[in-house]
Amino acid sequence: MIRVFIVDDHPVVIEGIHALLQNEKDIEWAGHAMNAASCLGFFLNNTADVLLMDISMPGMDGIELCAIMKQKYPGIFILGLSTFNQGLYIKKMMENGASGYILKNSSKEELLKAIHAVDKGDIFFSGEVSQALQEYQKSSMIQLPMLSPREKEILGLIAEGYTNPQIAEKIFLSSFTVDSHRKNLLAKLNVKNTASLIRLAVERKLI
Amino acid sequence: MIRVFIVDDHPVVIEGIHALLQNEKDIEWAGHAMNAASCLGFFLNNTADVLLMDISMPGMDGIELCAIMKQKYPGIFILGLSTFNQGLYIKKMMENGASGYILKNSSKEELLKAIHAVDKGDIFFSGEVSQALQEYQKSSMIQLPMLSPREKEILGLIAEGYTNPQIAEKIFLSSFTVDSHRKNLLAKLNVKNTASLIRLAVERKLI
DNA sequence: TAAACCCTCACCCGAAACAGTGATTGTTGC
DNA sequence: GCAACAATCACTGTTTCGGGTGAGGGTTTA
Repeated sequence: MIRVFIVDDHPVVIEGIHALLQNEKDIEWAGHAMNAASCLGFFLNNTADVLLMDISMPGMDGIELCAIMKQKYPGIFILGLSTFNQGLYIKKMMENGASGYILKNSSKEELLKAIHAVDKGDIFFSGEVSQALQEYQKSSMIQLPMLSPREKEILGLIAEGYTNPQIAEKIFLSSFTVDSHRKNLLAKLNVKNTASLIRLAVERKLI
Repeated sequence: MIRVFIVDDHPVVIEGIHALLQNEKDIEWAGHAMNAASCLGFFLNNTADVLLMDISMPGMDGIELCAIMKQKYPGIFILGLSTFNQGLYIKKMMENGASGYILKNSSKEELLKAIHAVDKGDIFFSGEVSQALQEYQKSSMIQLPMLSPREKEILGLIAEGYTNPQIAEKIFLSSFTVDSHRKNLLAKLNVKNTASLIRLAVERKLI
């Protein structure tokens, strides 16, 4: 018996999902909440196996609630729920411990498949969602100017917090040379200071 | 009929998987390769639906091969394959476009479940792997000192490349004040310059 | 043999960052 | 009411960064 709880601020969605699951013999309706606070309240005295969670809610959003719930109750598996099929949201939910993600207009079969997979501790995304996720990965990896090996090396050292003179000493170069590479990095990546440089480098996984 | 191809440098693994899949009626053995190069060679004149890929291989590793294959043949779904159950590897494979990840000592049932899910375009991890992934997420999120709202705001602006005077003008503060906050950020997060600060902030998702 | 890079080094200079110190105001919580 | 802290502002240094400019030697490629 899988106890399913749902958090969503749209009554229609709650009712809809409830109706879909009503006749499932191995699924028990644990209840629902319409915001983060009352969800947290429910779990003070109750529990569930699978938590369907809307991503966008008034007050605290699903992303944040997901992190809190997972931290408090690691044994509860969370299934993200959204009308939007946006890679960024999916990724953030996963980073906060969700076990899957489905669209609100999913078919009953997809919903059940996801609930069962998640309840077993598996991680599951339907093809539709997985496509969005992979497209997001791809889009966030658009072409960057090529960096020479030396530049990559120095970029790494900058990111580790070394100053030009320190880098120079470390790899036996003149501090002027290191400075040249540094300026080339700024120019090539089209950023204007160290902060933007490092942010870009980390986000685009250059280091 | 799902055509399955495998890349792994261990003959034992290839044979083992081959044996497991031999009697499956809906699975066709497309072939195998023992390194990245011959895998790429195979797909010049052939194709497959699902590609089982070892993560650690001599020469080019699975992580890199995964990215190349996905870029050349986006329609082929890749299932990571490893003896190690390490979150970092799993995450990297996913970032490079894999659709799932299983352990080499998985049961036949798990293997088949994964292949079928992946072939449909779904993303799937078994419970065992998913646990490793979630523990990895958690471990990379250890306690950080609390930042005040103002500090977070200024941290964000620094990451966007604004200088102290620019930030001061933007949020109507003295440039001295911004500088104070900046110094507090360095002290609280125990880093010594902007580069380390931004790196930490991006990696730990403070911004 | 050019052109196009990469890597190296050099100098000037203004702007920004970083270190240290100290101060006032206001809020929160015990 | 006092301690703790967030938020604000101020001044003085020293160090680092970043813009500009240029130069010489190396390799690869057209």
